[in-house]
Amino acid sequence: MTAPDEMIRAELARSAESLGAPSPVTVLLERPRDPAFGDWATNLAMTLAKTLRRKPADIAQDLISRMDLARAGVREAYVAGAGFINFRLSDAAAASGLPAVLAAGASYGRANTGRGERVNVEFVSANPTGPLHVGHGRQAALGDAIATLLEWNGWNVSREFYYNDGGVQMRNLALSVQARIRELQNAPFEIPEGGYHGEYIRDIAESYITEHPDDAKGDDLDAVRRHAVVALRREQDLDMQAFGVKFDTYFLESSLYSDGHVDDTVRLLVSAGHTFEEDGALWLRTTDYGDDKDRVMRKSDGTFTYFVPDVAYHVTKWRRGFHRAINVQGADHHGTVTRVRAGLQALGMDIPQDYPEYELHQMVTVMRAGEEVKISKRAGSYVTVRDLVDEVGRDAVRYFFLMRKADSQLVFDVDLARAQSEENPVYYIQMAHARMSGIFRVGEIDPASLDGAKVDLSLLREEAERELIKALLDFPKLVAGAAEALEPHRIASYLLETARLTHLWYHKHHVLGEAPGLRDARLVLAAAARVVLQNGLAILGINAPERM
RNA sequence: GCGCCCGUAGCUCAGUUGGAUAGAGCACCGGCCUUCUAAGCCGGGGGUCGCAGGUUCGAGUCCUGCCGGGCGCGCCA
Repeated sequence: MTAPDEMIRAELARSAESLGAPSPVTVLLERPRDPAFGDWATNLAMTLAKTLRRKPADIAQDLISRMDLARAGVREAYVAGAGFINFRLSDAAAASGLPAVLAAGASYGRANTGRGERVNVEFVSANPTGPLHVGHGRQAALGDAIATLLEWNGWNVSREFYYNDGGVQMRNLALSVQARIRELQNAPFEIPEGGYHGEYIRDIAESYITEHPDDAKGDDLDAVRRHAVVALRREQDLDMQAFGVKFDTYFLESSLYSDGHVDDTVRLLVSAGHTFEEDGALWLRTTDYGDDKDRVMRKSDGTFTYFVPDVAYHVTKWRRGFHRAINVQGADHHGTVTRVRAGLQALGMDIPQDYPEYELHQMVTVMRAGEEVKISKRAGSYVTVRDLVDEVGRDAVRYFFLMRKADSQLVFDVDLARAQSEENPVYYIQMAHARMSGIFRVGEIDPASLDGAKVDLSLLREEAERELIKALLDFPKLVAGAAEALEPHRIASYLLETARLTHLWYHKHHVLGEAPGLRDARLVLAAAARVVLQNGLAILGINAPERM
């Protein structure tokens, strides 16, 4: 059965063409902000006013009179405001989409716009130099939700974690651990300039001594480095595990050197003719591709700047078959966007100009006891992802990070998050789901046994029911829009609103104990609400408990 | 100085890609538990959408210029 909005759209287009509007007519149909304005509204008459050279209100009236309203399930249509047409659906038409919600169940809201094409979503990508902090938490929640959103739209998603384990910071890490080893052995020690002071460095030093009795002073700096990286990667894995995030691929920057990809990339850039030598260094003419200044690739001391492996890395993404790649990063990485893209363009490999896509999120500031906690790995003062999960719970932390758009800065007040855990919005949403589940538990009814097509849904005519139905039926469009814009926060806002409508309906109207016809219709609505809340929470990586 | 992001209720933030009288949560005030979970519901106060222009039937949303905040601008990563 065709959905009412599609029918209205078709009728409007037909009507507009009969009035002399040039074909094809594109009809924008939207939900009015105020439910008093009906179920659907269109501004078509206003957009046609210019070409038809008539007043919007007159066009609107003619559009209505030439429509087959009954065919579209419309009970009432009228002109309002500056020329809007408002449509109110019949009770039967308004609820006609519900059986499909039940039929689709856990896959309601899925679409196939990605047609199974592969997309690489890279996020977190921390240096293995310390535990993951709140900023990484935001990125993990964001990246994972974006990945899931794309999956829901038919993309074949690969979640990737890139370890920057190649630069001088690895040497600083090794030297820092070495210093602590010597401290533990009561030998003279010194934390190097730019070294790491966190408590975890001492833990790593201790485990090194235990596991390397033959090198108790940590003289083998390379062994110390390997040991530290392994330990920190394990810690970071545990952080992500606590957060419920799983990666398909862990890509090591160091492998780009050992596999020769860095050298290959440099060679390709040189032969493509976009490089030059100056002051003993090798430069890439990134200004040819929109950068504000040219960039050094190989320093005069022979080592590479970080941006060369970055380009080499993205070449591997492209070559691994990801013709779409999304990088979720902090806004402080903004400067690299132009450079990486410029590098890829300079290679002349027919990689699109906007490859890879970037989803940059603003910084997270952490407040504790009314004061900002300066995040500094070197000083060792920061809040880790695991601290947060332990204190506030995984679901609440995820929701907290996802409820606002990536573009806005985020103040994470640790005390508030903990104090609010009883009144956190996520519990409100989960509670709505638990209540819907409770109806079936108490009534001893299996929601899967419901066949919406066999129930008279036109009995759902209360205002609270009609509002809830509208929200539930909008879900697929919302998921599609959120995926296209890479904005999971839309799901978060939507869930809060839909939970509100669910609570409101639940409070006002009963299900069990009503006459069989009405009861069955309301059971269908309750089951549909349950499905939508469950699916929305699943996209955000949040549990939907049956009872609380 | 240049580039990117942000500026909406006391606080934290939404605002469906330009629509109608700008919303939610928290906080504050007042009501509601014999009925499927009160982690809930109902009611109330609270706004120069940073400022000034522009685009048009119509601007919180688009353009320009200011003001304020964040981030970046290295032969650091």
